[in-house]
Amino acid sequence: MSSKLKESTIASSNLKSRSDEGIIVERIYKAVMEQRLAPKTKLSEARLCETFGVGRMHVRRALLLLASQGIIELQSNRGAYVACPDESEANDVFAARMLIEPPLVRQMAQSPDDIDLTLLTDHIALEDAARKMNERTEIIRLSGEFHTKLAQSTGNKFVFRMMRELVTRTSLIVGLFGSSENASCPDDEHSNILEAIRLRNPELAEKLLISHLNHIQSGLDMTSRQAPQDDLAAILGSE
Amino acid sequence: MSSKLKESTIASSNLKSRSDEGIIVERIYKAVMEQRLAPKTKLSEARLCETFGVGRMHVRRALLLLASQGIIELQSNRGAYVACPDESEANDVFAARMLIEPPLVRQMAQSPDDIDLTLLTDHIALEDAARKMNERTEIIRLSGEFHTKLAQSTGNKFVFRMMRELVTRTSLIVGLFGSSENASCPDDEHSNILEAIRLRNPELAEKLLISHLNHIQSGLDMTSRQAPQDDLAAILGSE
DNA sequence: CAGTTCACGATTGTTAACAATCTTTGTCAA
DNA sequence: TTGACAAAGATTGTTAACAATCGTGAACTG
Repeated sequence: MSSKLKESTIASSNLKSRSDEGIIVERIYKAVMEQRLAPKTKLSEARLCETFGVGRMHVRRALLLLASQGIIELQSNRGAYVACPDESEANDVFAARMLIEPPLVRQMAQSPDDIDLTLLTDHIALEDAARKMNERTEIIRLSGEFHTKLAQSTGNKFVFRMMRELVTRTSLIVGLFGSSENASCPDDEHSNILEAIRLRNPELAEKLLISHLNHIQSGLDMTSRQAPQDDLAAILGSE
Repeated sequence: MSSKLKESTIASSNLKSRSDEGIIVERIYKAVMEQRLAPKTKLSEARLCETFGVGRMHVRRALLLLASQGIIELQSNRGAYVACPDESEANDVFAARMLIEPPLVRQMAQSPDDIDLTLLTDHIALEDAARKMNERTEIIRLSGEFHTKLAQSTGNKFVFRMMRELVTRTSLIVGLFGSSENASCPDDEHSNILEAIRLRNPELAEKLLISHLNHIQSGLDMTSRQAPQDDLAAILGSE
């Protein structure tokens, strides 16, 4: 791996803040990560235009980008809807994560000096803080972002992007099929993994991560569902 | 892993043939995979409009999609250019492939029955045929696509997309830094890997793949470069 | 002759009006 | 009441004109 990754814009991947589009993409991405935007929710162009105060062109470009990342789905002549993964897709997401993340943490634990560990320690501090304050949406988002930052800390742009896509999709899946308790990762598993990396123990790090992923997946109930919402302005509005 | 992946549209990823955009994206993607479109080549909107006989809107949407896949780069007010990876990006690409592909083939070799091996055997036949006919561009493209199909045969959409992005980028890198001999993968390494999978020999499959990737990477010369071209119509025109 | 400035042409970015499609609602008949 | 049909309204898709920006080359100045 090589150069440290720019911290700044987590959401808009490679296209930096292409001003308008970038803001819209980032906001919607964040809302999905925090499970405030439920799957199947309709994102109408007009609504987004007034919410963000931009022209229809920017909204449409943003929607195209979100669709290319699999965060929303574009239906011809029918509009854009938040993606709604089914059981088969959920299995694929976890299978893909099982393929990538174990070798990733194993490698990180083999040479933790090449890696920006402060990113991760800082992050765990944020997670703890959010847990203490009981900030639900914050906890959910940070819980997912830990895994993203795991990849980001390697400084490899491609690994980062892959993980980000998988984590985002996981967030949708947990929102759909997860019971309310396990919406976030359990308290200490993240810090245990980080500790194993810091101690240069690849086998332990890998084992902890695998059981962590299994833990998340086994907490899903593939029968339950949840309704879409439509008060976009309230959800995407401030901050 | 689970459901077999739709074979059809390799290029346009998840958005199915969104008619116009899809065709443009696919053509340019293919031209890049065959190293007919050199890095830094400018893709002007007007030129693409007349080449494909579509309106500017479709061209712009296609360019946005290609940029989101990292195949081209959009410069504000200056147009679209075929991506030009540097040495650091090249290292990242190979590092990412080293992370993903070994576990992938290892897993495939562990349970080759879950997998669509005909896709791969057919592909190797195509490669052999192209080699016998000495069709340069065809050989180059198929050489890369073998790795894409490796991922595709698992039926996992996400693994497929990740590999496709990495392979595309690899094609750009080999076009930039590779000597003309090693533009394609050596003749039999692909079929050896497939054979190891078929024989349920995970260690061998993984070892062969690792040395295959090393072989590709070590054939690069990070000093040489190559000039952009500008006869788009000729390159993207027919078929 | 070298370097700078300015104006023109070419290219990209944006907007708004128009066209096509879908959804809803209201009416009518069985 | 239920179902089918049709018209109106709302939403998305497309186009073409306009605005803004950039690159180029000619003219000018030192």
